[in-house]
Amino acid sequence: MLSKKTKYGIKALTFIARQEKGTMVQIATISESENISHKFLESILLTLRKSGILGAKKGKGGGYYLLKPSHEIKMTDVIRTLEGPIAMVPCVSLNYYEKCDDCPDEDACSVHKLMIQVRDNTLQVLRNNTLADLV
Amino acid sequence: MLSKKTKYGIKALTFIARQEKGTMVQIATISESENISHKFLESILLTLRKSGILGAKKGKGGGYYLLKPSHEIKMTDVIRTLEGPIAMVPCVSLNYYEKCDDCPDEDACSVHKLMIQVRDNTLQVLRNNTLADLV
DNA sequence: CTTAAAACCTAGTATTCCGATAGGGTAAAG
DNA sequence: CTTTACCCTATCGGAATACTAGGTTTTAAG
Repeated sequence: MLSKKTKYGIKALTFIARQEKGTMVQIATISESENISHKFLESILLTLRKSGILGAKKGKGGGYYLLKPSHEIKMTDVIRTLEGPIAMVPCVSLNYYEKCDDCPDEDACSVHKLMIQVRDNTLQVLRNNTLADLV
Repeated sequence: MLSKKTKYGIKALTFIARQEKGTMVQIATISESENISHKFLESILLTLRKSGILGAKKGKGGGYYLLKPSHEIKMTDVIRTLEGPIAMVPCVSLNYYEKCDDCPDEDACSVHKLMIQVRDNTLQVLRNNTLADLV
């Protein structure tokens, strides 16, 4: 299951991407338009800023904006930032690899074999989709 | 993330599939061989039996066995039984569809658009893999 | 017929995670 | 120097996960 955090994050990003380039978008604007709790959204956008996807400007007239053109923002990065690993099992994760403690031989493991395929297919989809593709 | 329930379930099924056709396999055998808690595994195999993937025989010399040849057991069925919906969002689920209450227009939703693709790719992988492919 | 072995079933529990909320702190326009 | 809007930490209830406990029923074997 996709967490609401990720879901809201993607919605917020596409909302920002739909504006004219360089426009400042405020939390309140997104929150109202997309039906997302203001405070919750705040923490999500903060995460996206820290990961280098969004920039922010404080003070009156401030807000959030994309740091890169939307066609350069890959969904893999967005998902990894908000949701964490894309793989469904740590032992097939590229960025968050962890050995299973119950499994002596990874190459002989049926779950491993299956989940590698799922991961590869999912990765392909997410890599081929940028923010621009979703707008 | 794949739950341990599903992970253990797949491991147990492949263990059974590796035996000669029609062999009774006991919980304890699988539990020891695959490092899975006996009691937890018990509840998992029960679920698989109730869903019609496994058969069981009680009493001495009893155990679990596959109801169909392993190449007819699709991973979609196994995952749906143990993990639930394959889709990452209810609004793109084929078997467990549910409308998002925050989203007025599904066709305009970026999350929807993306997750449809992920679902289709995952489904393809899981449909093309049977138990026999994992053994 | 008895007993042991095995699945079956119900219930409970400890822990973890999620979604959200609270409440202020800090910086920059105007 | 006040308002606006982002920044940060902490907390909390509810749901889901991953087991655990203990008893019941069925079957085969002695």
